[in-house]
Amino acid sequence: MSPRREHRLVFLLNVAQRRLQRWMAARSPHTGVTAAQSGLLFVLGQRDGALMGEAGAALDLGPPGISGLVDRMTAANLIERRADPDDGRAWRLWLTPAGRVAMAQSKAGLADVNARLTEGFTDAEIDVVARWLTTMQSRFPKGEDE
Amino acid sequence: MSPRREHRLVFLLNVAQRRLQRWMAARSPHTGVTAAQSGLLFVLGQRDGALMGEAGAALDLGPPGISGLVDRMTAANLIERRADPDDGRAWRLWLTPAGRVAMAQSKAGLADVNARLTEGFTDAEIDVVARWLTTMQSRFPKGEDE
DNA sequence: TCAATTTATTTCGCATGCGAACTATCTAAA
DNA sequence: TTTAGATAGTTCGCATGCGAAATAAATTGA
Repeated sequence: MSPRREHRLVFLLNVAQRRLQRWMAARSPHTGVTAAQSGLLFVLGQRDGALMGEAGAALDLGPPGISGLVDRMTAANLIERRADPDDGRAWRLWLTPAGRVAMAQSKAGLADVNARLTEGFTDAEIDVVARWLTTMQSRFPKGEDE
Repeated sequence: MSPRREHRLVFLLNVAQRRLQRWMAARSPHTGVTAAQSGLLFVLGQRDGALMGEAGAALDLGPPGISGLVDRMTAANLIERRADPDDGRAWRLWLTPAGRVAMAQSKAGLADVNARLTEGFTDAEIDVVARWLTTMQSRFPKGEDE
């Protein structure tokens, strides 16, 4: 009857995310590429020329989120905004040469992160974690659905 | 040889955390109490009069983090800063009457959140998740330890 | 064709929280 | 006692990302 002792899941989730983000940022001080930024680099690595909205959807970011991220990465000369030739409202995002380099570096760094994220856990356990995290996405939806 | 398909754990963790945070904030628009703020309310509910540093440690926040949170919650009349009588550098945090009310409301809301965080998962699975999240704290430490 | 609506993106104000640098106070050592 | 740390908080500039509102271009319908 007592609530499962997982009251702390909210807190644990928050802390784990912040620790990981901070750690990743601290690991590329030379490049200045953060976790969020490397996310966009990856997306463009697979889909260069994506619309901002597409990139935002891939990263689960709303319009303001992707807009700001693109601003900062454009200022850092990692990506470029180019007008879509067919739609005057839309912009497509392209990696710059420097962005390509940063993308490759981030990719390499990710191997280390992945190792730390899985070390000491079996594949089955990691599957549980991944399933839980994925489930939380639908359980705490964007809209204000009940 | 292919990397475990958990490349996405970084991303999943990020998204899950943002979704949860957004959802919690959207659920108390009347009170305006956010997830971070309810965290401090809980801490003071158990340890009213805590030092800022103690509260920060309980929430895994550094000095700037707790300082800003306290600023906003003081402005919202949820808590009070009072000088420590024994240490001129230190401040102790106290719930206001409004803070006490908000704390009780947050506590009630947490039951719902907890249900959503665990529904569909066995106790054993939730234990794995909690252990994983906890492990990530030591695996991505605050200092720049390797 | 032309108004109404939808869609893509931006802008604004905000909350969160970090790292670095600063201030003020306390403590310990010479 | 005086001074050299250590400790508690604050402040600054920044990155992240949200909700609400605005802008501008495309689409749809009468």
